[in-house]
Amino acid sequence: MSLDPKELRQVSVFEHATDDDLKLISQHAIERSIEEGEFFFFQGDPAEYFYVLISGRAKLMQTNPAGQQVNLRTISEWQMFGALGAVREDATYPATAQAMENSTALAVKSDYLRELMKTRPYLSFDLMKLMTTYIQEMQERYRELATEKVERRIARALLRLAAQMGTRMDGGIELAFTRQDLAEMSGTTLYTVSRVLSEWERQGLVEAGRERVVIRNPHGVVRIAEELNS
Amino acid sequence: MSLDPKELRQVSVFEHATDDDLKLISQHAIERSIEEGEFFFFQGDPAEYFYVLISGRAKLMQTNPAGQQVNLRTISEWQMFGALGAVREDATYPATAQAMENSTALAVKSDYLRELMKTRPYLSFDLMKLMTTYIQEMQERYRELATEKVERRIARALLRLAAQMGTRMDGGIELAFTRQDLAEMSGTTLYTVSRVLSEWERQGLVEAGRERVVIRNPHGVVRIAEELNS
DNA sequence: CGAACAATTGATCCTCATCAAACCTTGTGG
DNA sequence: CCACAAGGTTTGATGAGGATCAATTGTTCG
Repeated sequence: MSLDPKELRQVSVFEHATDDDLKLISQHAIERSIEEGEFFFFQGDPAEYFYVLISGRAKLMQTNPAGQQVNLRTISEWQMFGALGAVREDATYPATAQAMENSTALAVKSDYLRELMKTRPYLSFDLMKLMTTYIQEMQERYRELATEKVERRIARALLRLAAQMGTRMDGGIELAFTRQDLAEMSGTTLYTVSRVLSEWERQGLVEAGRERVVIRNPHGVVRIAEELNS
Repeated sequence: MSLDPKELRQVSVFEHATDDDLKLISQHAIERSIEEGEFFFFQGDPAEYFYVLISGRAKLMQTNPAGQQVNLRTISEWQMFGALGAVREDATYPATAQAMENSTALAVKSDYLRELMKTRPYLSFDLMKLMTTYIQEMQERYRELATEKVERRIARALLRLAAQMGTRMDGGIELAFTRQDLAEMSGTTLYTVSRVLSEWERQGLVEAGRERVVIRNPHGVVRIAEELNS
């Protein structure tokens, strides 16, 4: 239908897929469009589908019993999500996926992915590679959270976001996130994020606006993220 | 040599391996014995080998530039470690592996594992399954660290350890860890761990000794770990 | 224009980290 | 076999870093 199967090659896990495989996958997929704030799936739901985001933006988050959230990952176009559950038969999603803008994604039955993997070694292998990057990133963030001060964690979060979804502008890199989002990504509160950004703005490192941060001096932010002193 | 290849089937990733595969692997492996406190590898080293712990106990940890450590995982017998690096060609170890007791491990060239995976789909698949559990656990611990208070994090750490390496005793589950170890596992300091354990001992939940904690009332610890109130 | 939502800022408080000192436990060597 | 050294543990005192609460000020959009 509207989607050319070959587009799927932009998904890192399908990089080595044959055209035929891509066609097969797209034939087994359904499109799901969702509005900002709505959910693709909730933590604990049975993981019947995995998704590929085609347009928009989403986030993966975990909620604790008291309702506090952490943001595990931000998903941009052509990224896969919900694949963890796809690997193990019985599984449920370990996180909740919420759209940050109106988004559409391709949903493919997890069973089908498992089926494919049995005869396509490249698939398991590439998916595994992707998972190693997730593990490494989570390990790093875990260490950060355990050992680094807030200011530095916020700096790191900004830099990660800049690398993944920053849009280059005249005189800076623009990021579209609320203070709350940033707080959930760096393990703090929106108040602290606000204070830190205000201070940085005074120093000319960033420019802060509503649902928007422009990194004016990336080097300066890197310095905060890396500096050896406490 | 001294090791019967079939022993390797205790390694979760080799569960579905044929006897021949196990023999091949063991032929490509060398044994490395290491004393308490010594290292199998350091974060940043080129990941030439992956390991299977045969005896003893080890821990995987990350260190930040200032030298503070976090404990990512405790490795007990027949667990694989250092496999993350094995997946991607060029890779370096993302963590440091240190022996907590005199230990011996089987070391297998990463190249060889990659080679095997090309023709053994079950291998990639099982390794991937294992990785999904790591991701899930790290995600959970990350959320805990971001949202829960110290006391609860320590309770969780104890319960995780009890499940993985606790030895059942008359009237409790024994764990052999220093306060420092527990602190690195729950993202706090040895002082806080000591205080919390002392308090729990007063309440009869645990019995604390030198490099030793006995969980006397597991249910009580679970209550602390789960209780909804802050 | 007004409602809804995001952000800022100040005041306050609480949890833990930090530092210091003393205490235990274990193993070792004289 | 005792004494001592080394390393693990406890406990108190102190303070800093952020969380929390409350009130106000933008900003956006229907």
